[in-house]
Amino acid sequence: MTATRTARERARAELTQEIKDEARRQLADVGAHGLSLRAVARELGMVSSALYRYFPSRDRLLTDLIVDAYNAIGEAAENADPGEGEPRDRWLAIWHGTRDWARAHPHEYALIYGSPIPGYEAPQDTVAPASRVALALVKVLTNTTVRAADEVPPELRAQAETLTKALGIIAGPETVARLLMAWTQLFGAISFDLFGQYVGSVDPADAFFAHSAKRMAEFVGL
Amino acid sequence: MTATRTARERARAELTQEIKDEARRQLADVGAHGLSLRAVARELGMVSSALYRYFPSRDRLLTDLIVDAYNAIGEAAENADPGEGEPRDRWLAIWHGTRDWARAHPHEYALIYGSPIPGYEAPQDTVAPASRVALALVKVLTNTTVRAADEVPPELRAQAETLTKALGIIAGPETVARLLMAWTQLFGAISFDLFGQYVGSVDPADAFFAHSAKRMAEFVGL
DNA sequence: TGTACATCAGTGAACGCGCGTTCACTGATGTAC
DNA sequence: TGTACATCAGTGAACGCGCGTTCACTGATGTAC
Repeated sequence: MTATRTARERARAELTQEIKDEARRQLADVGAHGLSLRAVARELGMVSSALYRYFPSRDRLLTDLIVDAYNAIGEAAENADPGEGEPRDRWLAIWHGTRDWARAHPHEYALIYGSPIPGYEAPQDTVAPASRVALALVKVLTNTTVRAADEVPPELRAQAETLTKALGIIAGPETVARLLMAWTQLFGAISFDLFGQYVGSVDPADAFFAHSAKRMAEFVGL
Repeated sequence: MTATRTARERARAELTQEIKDEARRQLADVGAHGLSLRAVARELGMVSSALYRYFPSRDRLLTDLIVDAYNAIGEAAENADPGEGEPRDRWLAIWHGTRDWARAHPHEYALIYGSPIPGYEAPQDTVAPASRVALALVKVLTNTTVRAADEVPPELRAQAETLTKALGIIAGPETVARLLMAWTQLFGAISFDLFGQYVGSVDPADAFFAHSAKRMAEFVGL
């Protein structure tokens, strides 16, 4: 009973996974907008209507892929962090771990950090997974020197304070601002690399990225 | 003769422009991948095949829109630069001018700085227009203190030297690296703002962006 | 353990739609003598 | 200046295609007694 029920559920879970895997594979060819349920079904040897047993709509499949991608890159960042040792080394490890995942999964990366898909409205489910990389960086900075906050304009200071309260961490506004800049730099560099903007300047971008990671470590006080 | 020929040519130029304008308008609704010649023609009260008098294919229309967008944001950056006065003020003006254009034209921005369009191969025509914003920033930095180059790894140093030679400017590798980081930061911040990644932290991002512009000015030595 | 019933997975046809591109054509605009 | 011809803009029908989603259905898998 329990055993057999588990068997059916397992079959269901496996096919759900296979559908997502095939959809991910097709993202590479056609992008998020071009992702087609019929094509996915065709490739899996099913009839297109059968997919509706697993996903109520194309948008729901897309949402799942997006959440999966955020979790995957977040996990890559977390796993890259040794969790102990010099904060600066942990910082660098997270930067490289994040970039490595992105380079290994460029189309999933584009799905979450590229242009928003028109007509697609991101549901609330994506918010938490989307912040995992940032939180991994925050974790390393805990107990870092709090900078003087003199030069931070009031609006930004207010936003920084709201943020530190929400995260339950102690950090001055300038530290928060610099962390957000570093976070922006990390994904800006990955995007420029993956989307071809460094062609003609620092392509391949490995050395430049490694250098940026170090400079931004110093920038946030590590 | 010359007058009448010019009249026909003017009509042609005007309609070409109207087609591009309508296409731009539709980018907002459907994105680059969803852009449809038929829909554009329909909106202009033409039959779809008539567009082929103006653009040999959908891809060619897209390419023109991309080139136009690069030129528009480049021009915005150049026009924001007062061209004289304190380099730091010029730098800040260019940053804000670039962001202002992007916020005014979010879908054109996404067209050029979002995820690459699958199946679309950017032709050579886009390379020069794509570098205008970066060049505007470079111009401000000319005659800035050259930093010690000790810590720049050899691959990056080589790339930096190739770049300075190609541009005909004098700048040490660390300066070049920092400039590329600032360039990355500028577009990283604009993209994160426009694509919704700052929701939950620094949204609206105006104060944060202004602060980043200043910090990056210092970072490159201004 | 065996049987009657309920649940679920997958089928196949259909609805209604939109797309890029080609092609033979009509009629207007421009050119050459 | 007036006429014959060439060029160009725009039409409308067609080709061949793919899409998301619904629906009535068959057959297999699981459940309750």
